[in-house]
Amino acid sequence: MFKPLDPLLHSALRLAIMSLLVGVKSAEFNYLLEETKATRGNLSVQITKLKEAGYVEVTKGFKGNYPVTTCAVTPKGLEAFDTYVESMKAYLNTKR
Amino acid sequence: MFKPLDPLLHSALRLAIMSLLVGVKSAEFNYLLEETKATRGNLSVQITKLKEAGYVEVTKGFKGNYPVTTCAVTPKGLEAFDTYVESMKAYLNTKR
DNA sequence: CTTTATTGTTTATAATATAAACAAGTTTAT
DNA sequence: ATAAACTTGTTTATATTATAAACAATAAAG
Repeated sequence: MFKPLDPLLHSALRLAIMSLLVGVKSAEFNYLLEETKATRGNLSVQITKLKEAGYVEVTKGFKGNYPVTTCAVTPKGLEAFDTYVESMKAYLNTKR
Repeated sequence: MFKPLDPLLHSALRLAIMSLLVGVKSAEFNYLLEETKATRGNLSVQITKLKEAGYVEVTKGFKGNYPVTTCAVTPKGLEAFDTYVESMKAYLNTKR
């Protein structure tokens, strides 16, 4: 009935990041920052965790002279996200 | 876009408890225990938190000679649950 | 009567989220 | 040129939270 929820995705910020990434080819750090309204520190930490789990790929580059971090979801991340969504549905009890 | 998620409900076990309770008039401790597969200690702690928040009403009684704890969702709890469900939908990105 | 089972609660520990402090370089102003 | 302020993130420290382990109180069974 209630399947366990991937703890890595069961976090509002990480889930928001993934939710944004699954819809696009890639997204820059500042874009994720604006969309999620997170602090830079928190965003950095959560992106790193998603990267270490192999859920997102992180590319460091430059935009003009400033460093820019670009993120993209991996196939593994996409699968984990889809599984999370399916599991979560059972908790939301829509059949009322 | 991403509304904050009620931290009290953003917990797999508490969400499962609420999900079960919103569908019934009331439920006993052991029923929740079986459905959620939680440990007694964890279940006890989480029910207490939901009670302190005013999300569930807890009634102590007896079933035969054994004590039995019965839980029911309150109107406040129901509203919080519905709000959580609506907020969560934005994170699940179903429009892909 | 004492051992085992039932029904929970309390406490202790490990994990997590988040903000605050820091770092490395860039642009602007003087 | 050089100091001040801005950009883009990272690292560290703290507070919260989840969870399991230990405890308690009564009841049934041997």
